[in-house]
Amino acid sequence: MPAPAASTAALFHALADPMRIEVLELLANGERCVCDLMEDLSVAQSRLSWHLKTLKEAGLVTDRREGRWSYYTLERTAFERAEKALSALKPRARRLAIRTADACCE
Amino acid sequence: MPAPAASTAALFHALADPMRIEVLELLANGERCVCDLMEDLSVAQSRLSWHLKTLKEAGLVTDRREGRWSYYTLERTAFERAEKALSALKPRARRLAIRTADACCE
DNA sequence: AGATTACATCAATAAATCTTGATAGGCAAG
DNA sequence: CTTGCCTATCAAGATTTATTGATGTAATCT
Repeated sequence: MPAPAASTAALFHALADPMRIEVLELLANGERCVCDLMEDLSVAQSRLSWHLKTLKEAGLVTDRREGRWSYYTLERTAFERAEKALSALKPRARRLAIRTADACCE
Repeated sequence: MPAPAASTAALFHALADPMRIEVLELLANGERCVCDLMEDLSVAQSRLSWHLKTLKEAGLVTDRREGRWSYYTLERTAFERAEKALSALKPRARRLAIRTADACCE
C-alpha cells in the first residue's frame, strides 16, 4: 500500500522551492558547511537557515555540528522514499474512461 | 545539465498537496471524469477543479472534453521529468566536508 | 426555448509559507 | 573572561496558496 497522501505531499513540499533545490544540488556533491552554502548561493543567513530547517524536517538532509560549523548532508533514504512515491503514481494502466459515479451518470 | 531550479521546484510544488496526491493515485489506474473524482474524494467541486488546474499547469495531467464531461489523464512525461530531477539530486559523491568559503574559514 | 447537468472561473477570505532584520547561543581564539 | 564568528531562532510583514460560495458557460434533455 502507498504512503499516506499527507506524508508524500510533505516530502514533495520540501522539494517545492527553488532555493531548496539549489541547496540540494550543492549537497549532491557531498557534505557542505552552512558558510559555504551561503557563499555559493549569495543568500542571507537566516533565509538559508530556514530552508535548511525545512529540508531537515522533511528528512532530506541531516546536520552535524563540528566546532562552530554546521555541516549538512543529503539523506539517501528520503530520496528513495520520494522515488517510490513517484513510481507509485506513474500511469500504469488502461486508458479507458469509465464513469462509475451514479450521481452524474444515470 | 540539470533543469533550472525554478522549474524543478514548480513541478514538485504540484505534488506538494495531499489532495493532489490522492487525485493522482486515482488517475494512476486510468482516465477518470471529474464527477467520479468528486465522488471518490468527497470534495467540493470548485476545490477539485482548482487542484486539477494546478496539476494541469504543471503538466502532470491532461484533460479532454467529451460532451458535458471532462476526463483527466496522467501525463507520463511529467513523471519522467520528476524522476530525472530526483536522481540528479540523489547523493552521488564523497562524504568529505571541505570548506571552501574564505569569508569564514581564514 | 427552458431546465438541468457538468464543469470552470471568479471574488473574498483564510491559511500557510517565505523573507527580512534583530536577537540569542555555542564555541573558539585572544 | 571577553570578543568575534557561525549558526539558529524569533517576530513582523509580505507573498503565495488554498478554500468557500457564487456566478458563468457549454452541452444535453425535455
